[in-house]
Amino acid sequence: MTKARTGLVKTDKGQQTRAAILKTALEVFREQGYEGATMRAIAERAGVALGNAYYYFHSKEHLIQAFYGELHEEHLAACAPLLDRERDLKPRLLEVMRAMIKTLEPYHQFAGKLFKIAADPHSPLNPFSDESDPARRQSIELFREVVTDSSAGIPKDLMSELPYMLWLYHMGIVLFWIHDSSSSHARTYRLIDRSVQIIDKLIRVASNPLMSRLRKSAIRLMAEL
Amino acid sequence: MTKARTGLVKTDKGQQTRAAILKTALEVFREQGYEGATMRAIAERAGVALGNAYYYFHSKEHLIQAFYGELHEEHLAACAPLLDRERDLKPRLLEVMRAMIKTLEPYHQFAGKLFKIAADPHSPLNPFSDESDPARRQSIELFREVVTDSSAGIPKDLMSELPYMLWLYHMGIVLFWIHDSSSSHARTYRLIDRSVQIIDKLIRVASNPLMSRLRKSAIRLMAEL
DNA sequence: TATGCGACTTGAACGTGTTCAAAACTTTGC
DNA sequence: GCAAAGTTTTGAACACGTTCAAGTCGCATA
Repeated sequence: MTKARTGLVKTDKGQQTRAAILKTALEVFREQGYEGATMRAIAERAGVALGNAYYYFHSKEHLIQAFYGELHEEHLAACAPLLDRERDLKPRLLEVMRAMIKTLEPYHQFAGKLFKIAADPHSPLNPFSDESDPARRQSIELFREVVTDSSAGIPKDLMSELPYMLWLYHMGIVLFWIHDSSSSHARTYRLIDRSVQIIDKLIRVASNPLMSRLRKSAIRLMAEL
Repeated sequence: MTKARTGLVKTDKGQQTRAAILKTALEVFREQGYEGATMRAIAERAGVALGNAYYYFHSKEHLIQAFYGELHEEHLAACAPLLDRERDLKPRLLEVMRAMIKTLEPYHQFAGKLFKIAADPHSPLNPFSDESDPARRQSIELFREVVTDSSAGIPKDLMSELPYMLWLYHMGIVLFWIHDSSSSHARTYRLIDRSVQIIDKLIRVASNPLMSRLRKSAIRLMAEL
């Protein structure tokens, strides 16, 4: 995960510098928000020159992409215990979604800026872009794990598209959360509870052999998008 | 619509200057894209000092908000003829959606940037923000016109929420269009054709008295979001 | 006509993200 | 051990969005 997306880390020392900059950046982001965290501030606090930060991260946005990676790791770690233990689909999905929001929590105030950047179709941070393909794959992979390792009997055709659908769903939840100003994001958690319930039911219904035709047409529509 | 959102136009001369800056900005935006169109370039081409542009538009983003206004006017003008003539809901909605994409067409290359800015929950351009409330209202108003002046017999409770739902739907289409790189945005037009068809059917079904309970619960869910 | 006031206009200055040529350091080949 | 090649680090410089103190203009009132 800590791979050199910038492709410019050949030395052990370089690796360390890169890590130091990233670590400092996360701190400053958390403390000052997105605009408050100037590249100069980050570089200074990390004890390197301004230009050096740009040697390891092409832009401020790329710094954020690395930040995403860290978040994903954290999210994985938070989910892992339950995913190892629980086999029922609904609680698995519920846990993944809740853990995600909890992981994101400290960054809510500037998650909006993140989203803003990610929303730009030309930005490397756009979740649909080629450049963030690895991050997206990893994320989808998590949802694949959620469904494949569950005890639910899900038909093959659905199984192949379901992780992507759930990934889209989780993007929607994040979008909601970003705009959710209720205390402790109670509304987001409520939305998660309800929507997971609905999704669980939908999957059961769609898995019914009688539903194969409807399921197929829905999957075809999905595939086109 | 050409109201002074910045609140600083009291003279006829001021009005003219403001209009000149806006007009020039649109040109430069179309020619150079969002980042290419620097405030300096706009000001220079408009024959005013840099600071003067900021006298009339608090920021580059506010300039874009005014730009939205212009687009909306254009869109309205494009729809009007058919809306005056046609009373059937499906072609009305279809025309509104197609005309929107056609109006947006010249700006596709930098519509992404627009969207990026608009996506920031803290930006005044965010379609959900207070500041863009008037623009949003106007837009929703258009959809209200689409349904109220149609010949479809739509129940009251649905009628009150439907314009907002359609507005959300149209936001989704725009989002798709921004990412649509197919030639002439054929995929977007196809999506519009299909989704309008589905929506039309859904409205018919939901308007059936037998469906009032399901309809009510769906409307309640909408209202909560 | 002179004077004052408010609307408009100016451009220098600030802080930002980003670039880049050059310096400093490290490794490699001999 | 030393030069060359590669890697990392530096900080000055650039263009941009934005701010602001100071200036100009038009016009109503004395």
